[in-house]
Amino acid sequence: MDRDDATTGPDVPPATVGRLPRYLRALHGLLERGVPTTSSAELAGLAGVGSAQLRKDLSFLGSFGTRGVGYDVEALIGFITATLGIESVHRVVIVGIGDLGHALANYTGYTRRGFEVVGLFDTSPTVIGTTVAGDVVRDVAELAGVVAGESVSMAILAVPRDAAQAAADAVVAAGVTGILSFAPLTLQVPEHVDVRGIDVASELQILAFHAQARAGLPAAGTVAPAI
Amino acid sequence: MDRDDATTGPDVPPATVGRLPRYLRALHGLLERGVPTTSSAELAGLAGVGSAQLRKDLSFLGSFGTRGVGYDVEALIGFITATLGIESVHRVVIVGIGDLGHALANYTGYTRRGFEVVGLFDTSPTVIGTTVAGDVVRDVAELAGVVAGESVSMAILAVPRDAAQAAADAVVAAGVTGILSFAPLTLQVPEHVDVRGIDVASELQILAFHAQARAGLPAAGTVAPAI
DNA sequence: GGCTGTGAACCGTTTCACAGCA
DNA sequence: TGCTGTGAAACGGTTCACAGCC
Repeated sequence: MDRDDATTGPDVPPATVGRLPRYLRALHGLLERGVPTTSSAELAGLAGVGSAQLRKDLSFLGSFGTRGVGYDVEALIGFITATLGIESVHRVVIVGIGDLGHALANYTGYTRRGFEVVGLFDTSPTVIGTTVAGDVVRDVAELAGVVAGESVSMAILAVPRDAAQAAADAVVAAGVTGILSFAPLTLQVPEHVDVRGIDVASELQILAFHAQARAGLPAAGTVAPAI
Repeated sequence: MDRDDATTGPDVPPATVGRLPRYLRALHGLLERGVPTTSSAELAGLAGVGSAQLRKDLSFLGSFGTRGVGYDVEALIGFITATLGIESVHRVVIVGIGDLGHALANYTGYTRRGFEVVGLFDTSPTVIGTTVAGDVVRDVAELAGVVAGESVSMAILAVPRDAAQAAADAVVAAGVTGILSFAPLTLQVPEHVDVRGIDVASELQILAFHAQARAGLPAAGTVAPAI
């Protein structure tokens, strides 16, 4: 209610921050379809949350809709974008150019969403020097130079499990402060580094739990329960 | 405290369920290293949570360690595995065999963790019929038969954003009740279907927010936005 | 002595219900 | 009238602190 500076949200709860990207996605969808204005009910429906939750979330960023009308799509996009700190492009490196690294390097959706891949790295001599997605794969030894030279703030780790901690250590040493890891383990990093992990098998395991819960007791994996 | 049936946890809070896979990963790591017994402090450290939280989580599954000693690694693995419902293998299909689908199909960590990929599907004629990871890619039209015939309970969607809702509709119609989607949108599905979404750009945006928060105001990614 | 298991306090998040405003 | 913005209530989750047991 005081530090209402256009670039910084005063203090947004973590749970809210975690939902802002979803709101942004939904808003871009509306923008593409030429919708100029939306309501908390409509946007919440698109984002898969309750409308009260959406309004509460937006209220934390000091947002302003128009009572009786709703939210201006374009203005709200600008506002959330500013809150997330993605008005200017963030430079990202990808470490580990296997199948997954390839897929990530070829993904073109980053730019639209505030990110630019400025380096691909690997440790394998058979991969270093090859061109992937128009970019030459470099040796991890060159990380520090690129991170410093290109003001890289984040790294995506797409390396095998047993190489992940070493890769994390390397990017941290190079000066990266945000890590998105696909390796199935919990990385140990210094206090000031922020890590988020994506683990496909873990997600499937959570789905498995719910499948089992739905089924009551019987073998969840194999036989289709009739409900 | 009553339904202590080896296959079902009485009722585990969602937040706890979300952490069980991490505990399981850490335990498997200990098992590989031949560690027979662990403590809540050690395991919590490996999983990146507090020791009180770990103990509380385990208490929901009616778990039993030994006071003054700790937990038997192998027994605890068995217990969590049973709770998650992954004692028997769950069959999974992958829909969308682009770069990401390739990477997912080639990932070998599933089996160890309770899952088996039994079908790859796509809509593109140039992809259908090709062999990926030793499996022939089939037409999405054949989904229903495979899901029914192989008792498939889950689908991984690795399709482009604009094809994702149609793909979701297809797998739901085929009888799948758990979906893991990589598409950057919120899928609309019937009540009885469970969806989890993974969106790389969203994760990066959350990292961007924290980077900005850490920096106070100045240039987090690249160029300091003045405004 | 040491570590687990857990009630109780604490804290953050969600939901409700309505006041405030175009 | 209709929809936002928000206090207040309800809920769930985390942390604390210690009793219970090996």
